[in-house]
Amino acid sequence: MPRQLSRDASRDHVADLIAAHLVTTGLARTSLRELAAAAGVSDRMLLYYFADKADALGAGLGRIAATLTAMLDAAIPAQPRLHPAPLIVAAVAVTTDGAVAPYMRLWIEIVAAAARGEVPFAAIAKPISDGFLDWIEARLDPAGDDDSRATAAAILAVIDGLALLEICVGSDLAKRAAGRVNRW
Amino acid sequence: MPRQLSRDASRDHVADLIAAHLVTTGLARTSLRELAAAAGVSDRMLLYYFADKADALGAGLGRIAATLTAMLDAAIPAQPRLHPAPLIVAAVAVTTDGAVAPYMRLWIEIVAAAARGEVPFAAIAKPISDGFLDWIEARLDPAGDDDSRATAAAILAVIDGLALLEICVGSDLAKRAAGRVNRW
DNA sequence: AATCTCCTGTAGCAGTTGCTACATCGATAG
DNA sequence: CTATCGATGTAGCAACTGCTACAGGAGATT
Repeated sequence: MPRQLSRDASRDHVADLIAAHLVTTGLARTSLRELAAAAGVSDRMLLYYFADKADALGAGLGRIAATLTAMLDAAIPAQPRLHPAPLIVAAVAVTTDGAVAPYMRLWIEIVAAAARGEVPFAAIAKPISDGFLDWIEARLDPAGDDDSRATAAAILAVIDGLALLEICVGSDLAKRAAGRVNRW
Repeated sequence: MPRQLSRDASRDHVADLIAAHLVTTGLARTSLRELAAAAGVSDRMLLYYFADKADALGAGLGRIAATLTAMLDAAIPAQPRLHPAPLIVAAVAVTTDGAVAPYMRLWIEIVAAAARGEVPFAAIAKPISDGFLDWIEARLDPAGDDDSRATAAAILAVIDGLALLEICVGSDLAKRAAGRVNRW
């Protein structure tokens, strides 16, 4: 039955194209018709591949989360374990990189949409942020830290905050601010 | 000419009600008709008081920025000047306060909307963030700091990052994270 | 009294939104 | 060869978007 395969394969491919579209344009252009156009199909077919708009968006965002995690893993290995300040420095160096920065910008938009209670984003923001915290905690030197989850959260706050800063004051000042973090 | 006064007074009042609506509901319900309903007028009259939707939103956001600045000023005086860590602790204590937290959440939404290039937000995010930076810089001990603007930006990043964290992982972990900031 | 200007309600327009009903085509199973 | 079923296009609906044309009413001016 090659038909069924065709539909699943198409859905996979469409999800990839939606992910690429989200990374490049953010959440600004996410109507059904625009998502469909970005994937090279009709809006009718998009709703044939996916149950509804939230399903299509969720599929694209899932790809993005996986890609971002893979990029972070590749950039910073799980060993050696680091203290907060050097881990922040390394992580910020990654997240402000040209290839990764669009993902962080998208991440900010997802959290804001989640804050508004928008359907697919509220459900997806929590697991992604939990994944971030796991990722940080696994790279954190546990010696003498009685609440490493909180330490990881503080580090995530700095990383996210610098990404936010880049949006509203520009990358120049954001980079200078990043250089201050380990000098407190 | 009491007529003209009536219109200006109404516009002021409507702007206040829009601001209150934005603080309580965020940017989720910002259609003309919903803004008008929140202000107790018809959408037709909203466009009589303001040039267009962006104008109405801008008026409401202007009130909000002024209110937030006033709350911050009242909570943390310009003297004495503080080092980064204690200033962060004091500022976070304010911004996670029940009355101020909705403003921070709204601020996150504004920055995200600005990242998407939405009309009124892109224009308003920059001056507000500059105001934040001025506010921080004015309270920062300048001794031995050759780039206090960058230091202020780093502090703003932490404050904003903790506000963001509160959205996606909840206030409990966010508070624990805030307690870690001055222990690095 | 007549007019004029400010104010405000009614109605609606053109565009976009998410989504769906229906028809069709082509391949495959019987 | 026919019937079935997956895949796809056409057309459209109801709701909502920002915004506007038009008319009328109330007070001020002359």
